Amino acid sequence: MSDSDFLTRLNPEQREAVLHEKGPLLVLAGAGSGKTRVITHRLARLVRSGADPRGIAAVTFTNKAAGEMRERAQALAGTAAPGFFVGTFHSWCLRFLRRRYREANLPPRFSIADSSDQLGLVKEAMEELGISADMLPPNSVRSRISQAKNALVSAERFAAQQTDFAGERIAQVYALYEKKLAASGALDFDDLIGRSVRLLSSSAPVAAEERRRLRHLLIDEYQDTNSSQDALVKLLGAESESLCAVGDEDQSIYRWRGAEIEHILRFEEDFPGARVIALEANYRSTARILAAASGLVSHNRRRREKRLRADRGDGASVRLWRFEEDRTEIEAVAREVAGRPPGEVAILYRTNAQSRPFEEEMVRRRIPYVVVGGMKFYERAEVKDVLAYLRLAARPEDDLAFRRVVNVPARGIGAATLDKLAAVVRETGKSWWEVSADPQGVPDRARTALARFREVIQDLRGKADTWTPSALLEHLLAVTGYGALYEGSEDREDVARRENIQELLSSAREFERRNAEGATVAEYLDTVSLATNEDIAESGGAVTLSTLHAAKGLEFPQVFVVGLEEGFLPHGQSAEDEEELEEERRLLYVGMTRAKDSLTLTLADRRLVYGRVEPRRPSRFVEEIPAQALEERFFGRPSSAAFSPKRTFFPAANVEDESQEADDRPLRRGRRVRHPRYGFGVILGEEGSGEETRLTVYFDRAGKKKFVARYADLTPA
DNA sequence: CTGCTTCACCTTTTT
DNA sequence: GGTGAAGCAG
Repeated sequence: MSDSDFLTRLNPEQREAVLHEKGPLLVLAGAGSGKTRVITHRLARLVRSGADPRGIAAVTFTNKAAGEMRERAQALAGTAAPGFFVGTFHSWCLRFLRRRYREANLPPRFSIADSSDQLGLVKEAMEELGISADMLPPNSVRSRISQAKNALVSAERFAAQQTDFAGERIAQVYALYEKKLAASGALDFDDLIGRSVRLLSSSAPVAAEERRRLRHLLIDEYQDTNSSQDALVKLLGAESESLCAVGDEDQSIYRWRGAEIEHILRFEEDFPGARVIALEANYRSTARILAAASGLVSHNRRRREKRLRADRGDGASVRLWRFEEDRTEIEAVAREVAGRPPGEVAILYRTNAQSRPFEEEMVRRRIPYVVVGGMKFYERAEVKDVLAYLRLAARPEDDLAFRRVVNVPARGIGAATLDKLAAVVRETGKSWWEVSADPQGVPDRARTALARFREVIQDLRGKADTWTPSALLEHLLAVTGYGALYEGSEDREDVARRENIQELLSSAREFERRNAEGATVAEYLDTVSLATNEDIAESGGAVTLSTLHAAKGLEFPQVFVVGLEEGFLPHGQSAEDEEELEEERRLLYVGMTRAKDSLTLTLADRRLVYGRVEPRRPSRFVEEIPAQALEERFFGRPSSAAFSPKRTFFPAANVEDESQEADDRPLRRGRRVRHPRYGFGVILGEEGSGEETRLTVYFDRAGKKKFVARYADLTPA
């Protein structure tokens, strides 16, 4: 592709952003405005115009986004091995800290603690401090610690800031947590950024050298940067030849993780003389979809005023479907989906738990689907266990890994033994590995078991630097006995575990194929430590089920946003605080703007929540969507006072079963009935026939009940 | 020490 | 409804 071809595929604003030469640049990229196109073209253009690729870094938030960006930029740059960095904040920092572990005062092969490791350490620390989990939920302590780290607040400073009892206790946990993490030679996710910032700001020579290396910096999703990431960008980008930040505050959805919308709103103050380019042409959605989404998000106060232009036709109205109960919602959505190419459809929801009924319905109808995010491969116990062995192979002093698998599979090293070791570890400050070499006061049986375990690990250690990851994995499955743990079992869970272990093996082989040179065990461990869900699931020919968060950056011809009710959207935890409410609104905005041709919003008046039927109210956001862009339908019989008479009325029977023939029995599906005790209700389903017939009835007040028709005192209403 | 059962708990979003 | 901790029998 020639340079002129390359640029003609861009609109004037995009072109300007791609060609911008020196100094800070902020690209305000509205939804669907070709953001990725700008970043990839900019990368390619830098390479084509002769910049040293090793001095270019593009930073994104997810591995998936990074992979996509790398591929597209490579193709555009026309080089097989481009040499520039494309990756997440965390992966950039990990490389940096590996390179600089001495200056950063870190152990040479430090490992990475994920959030469940974090939680484990928090629980342990709380127990040692005698803080009960009833008083302070460990998970909220973990998140407080994480927040502090994201804001670059150390344990000491955090302690100094606390005024109340709970705060002081959290500060104690924070301090002990840090101690334990350090003892285990591990960094948590937040540390990867925090320690990088600390090193860059405390060591002038290191900072100078890094700045000399990094000439061009691109940051994607700038609206989602937290304080430590923002600090990192400032440290690295302040003097670089070009610093290009791309983002859209309307799509900021990670406040709970420390993201601050201020960073993008304040960019021009932080980087004086910054050029600002707004991309306002939306190439993705039809005009009505865009109008609905824009109208909604305009209710937010903390944002720049902007006007997105639809580049496509008007399209169909946004459909708002309201149902009497969740069952009908799920069936109606599934039926609509059944008529489409599955790969073109996405069903989006607020919380992971909402996916299940849709999954079941997809299975029932044999519609292929993928769940994005859902259960995370690398967080499954068996995967973590196997990787813990691999970590021990790389560094036996890895306390977290040691404790995870020292007795998995069971080898007779029980709680009593581990308590004794733990005490010695605490007193001496040595690692578990060291302490286990000469365990004091431990019965002979456990002693021999420990010795045997150590032999196994030592064997692995001897191979870790020379063997390939997959070979070592296979070997360790054999010698640790872990491979045999789930062998020969027909149990569904065990079969799944075996498959996951196989999957891990093939992912290791895949890693080796992709990195012919650097496919060491250590490199592999780094990669999997930062890998999360997405890298596994590939859609294509399947309906996508996803949380609103995980859908960011994706697009689909047809989108359903389901469960648009108070409690879900805004989420119950986020309905109070004004800022959180704005974030919930943005979340819906992000979901709506994923749709290209068709967007359907659904809600139900009654829903099964935690196993109980609960009355639901429509989300307040529904009212904020401009009515002209909406086409409302009500499926079923109105049950609440909130029912608006204007709305189109569709009897429930319509959604229940499309293929039912004319049928005038008084007690059939969809009919209103009356029960002396439960009052009025509607028949949801029939099972069996004749005298055996059983009816499921949903009562307005009493919820779902089942009856044998012959005995139940049901009368048509 | 192990493996099973039961019970109480909590339920937002993720690198 | 699912998970993790606690309790109990072998």
